Amino acid sequence: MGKFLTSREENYSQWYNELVVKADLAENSAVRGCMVIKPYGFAIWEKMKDALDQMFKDTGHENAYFPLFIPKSFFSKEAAHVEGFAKECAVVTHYRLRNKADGTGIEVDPDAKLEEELIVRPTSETIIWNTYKNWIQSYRDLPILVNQWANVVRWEMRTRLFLRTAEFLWQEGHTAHATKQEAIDETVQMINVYAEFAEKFMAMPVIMGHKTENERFAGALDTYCIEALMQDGKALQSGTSHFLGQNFAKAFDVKFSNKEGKLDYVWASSWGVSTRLMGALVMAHSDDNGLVLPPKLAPYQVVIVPIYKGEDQYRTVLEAGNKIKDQLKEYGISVKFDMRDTHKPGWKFAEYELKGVPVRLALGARDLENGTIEVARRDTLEKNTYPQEGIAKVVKDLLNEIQENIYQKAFKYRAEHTFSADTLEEFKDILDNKGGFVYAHWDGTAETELKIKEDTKATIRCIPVDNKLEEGKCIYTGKPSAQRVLFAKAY
RNA sequence: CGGGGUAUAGCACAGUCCGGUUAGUGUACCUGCUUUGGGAGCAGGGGGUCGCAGGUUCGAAUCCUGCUACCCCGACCA
Repeated sequence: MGKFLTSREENYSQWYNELVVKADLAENSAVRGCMVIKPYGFAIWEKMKDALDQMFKDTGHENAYFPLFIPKSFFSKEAAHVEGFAKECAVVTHYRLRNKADGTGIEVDPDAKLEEELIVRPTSETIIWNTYKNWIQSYRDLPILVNQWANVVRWEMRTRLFLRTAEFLWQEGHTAHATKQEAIDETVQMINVYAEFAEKFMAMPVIMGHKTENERFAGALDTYCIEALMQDGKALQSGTSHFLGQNFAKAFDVKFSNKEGKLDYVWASSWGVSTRLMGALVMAHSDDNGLVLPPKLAPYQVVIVPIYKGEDQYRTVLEAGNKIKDQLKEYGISVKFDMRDTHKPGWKFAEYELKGVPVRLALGARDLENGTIEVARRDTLEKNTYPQEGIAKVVKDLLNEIQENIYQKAFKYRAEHTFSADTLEEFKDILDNKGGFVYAHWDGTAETELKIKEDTKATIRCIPVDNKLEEGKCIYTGKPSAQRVLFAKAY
């Protein structure tokens, strides 16, 4: 086992790249930096999307859709925003092609130049706030609680499947409020939704906190994030929620009459998670045999592999397998019964391990004789034989146990890779030799943060929301500090 | 954008230095038989503008020139 995949120890990065491709999640496309998400990978994304969408709706949000293209001029209206995104924008300049005069192909028709270039959205604040201007006149029009599922484009220099691609899928919530406090509450509520999703569905523990000024979203007054620790000791930012203050309302002149009849600018939040969560999911739990999926997000939770010799056995195993499949379905378990005779059982075992199916049932002549079935769990690779009678209940309980177990495993890993450092030497030693999260004192200046990054490649992932105050000295400058912040090398 | 590298079958690669039969190996694919409780075995078979364009030569995957694409390191990366 494992010989089909580079091991994590051998080369973590290569392990990840191979796993994503071999487990049929995604592959590189003919377009630089853009991936094809394959059916199996997309099925996982759909599960994530469905769960998140329900959580958004449960917190009062509605879905809508805004254009892919944004007029260039919109971007310049919010100074920090344009500064943050300008270097990675794809731009549409023409609207027509024509045949080349020499007949060797087609070319952009120079006569079809757009009056104003269009930016392929890297995020939609500008087009949405330009729209909200028309939607909002009175406090009675507020709040607006809108989410959109969309694709965005950021022209990244170096890309990796799911973790950083030039085009990616995400959701972006954009809300408008009458008061500052309401917008802040919304921002906090949504980062909590993300944290709950990460922990309950992805089985991935996260640390919630504020970004420092350096790492903040371009145009935000405060950015909340959730940070997860991957198995190579690097942090992955998995979701962000921004309190935008009145910045975009001012940039797009979105005012409303409050109850006192006075005009005021609208308060805003925006929040998003992307297909990067797929990368997080892969790296959080998987092992050298392949993916390990949490039952709540697995495209199918159970696979039944038949084992048979000859036509007679084929028929009896098929019949028995279908009965078990039906039992499982009654318990709300998603099942795939793989009756293909084009692959052997051993091949299928390896295949479904690679694809991370949480539970595998093997059913053969031996089992039919004894009224039993073999149950293998992906997370621990343990195999046990149970009576067919009542198997659905056993599997249901096992799925819950697996969901819990992989969370605990990830939690334990994080606990074992979270450290405190009091000096720069100690700090570097941890990063170089152990990896993981490091809590350390910092003097609170952007300058020091940048110097630490230059020196150690570690960045401040966040200032945790539940942080205890503690007197100390900055590990870099020795200046006084009131609390430790969370450092790590990051993706 | 700087430094380095690569381009040969679906995929992974050898062959290139030192030009010379019909461009090869693994894997995948197709057919047949035997197999089926952890990625089966044997036999047979199909698949190539050797990245593109030009040049040198009796002869180019191989040498020369130009171009293009991709990869790695750095820079960049809410």
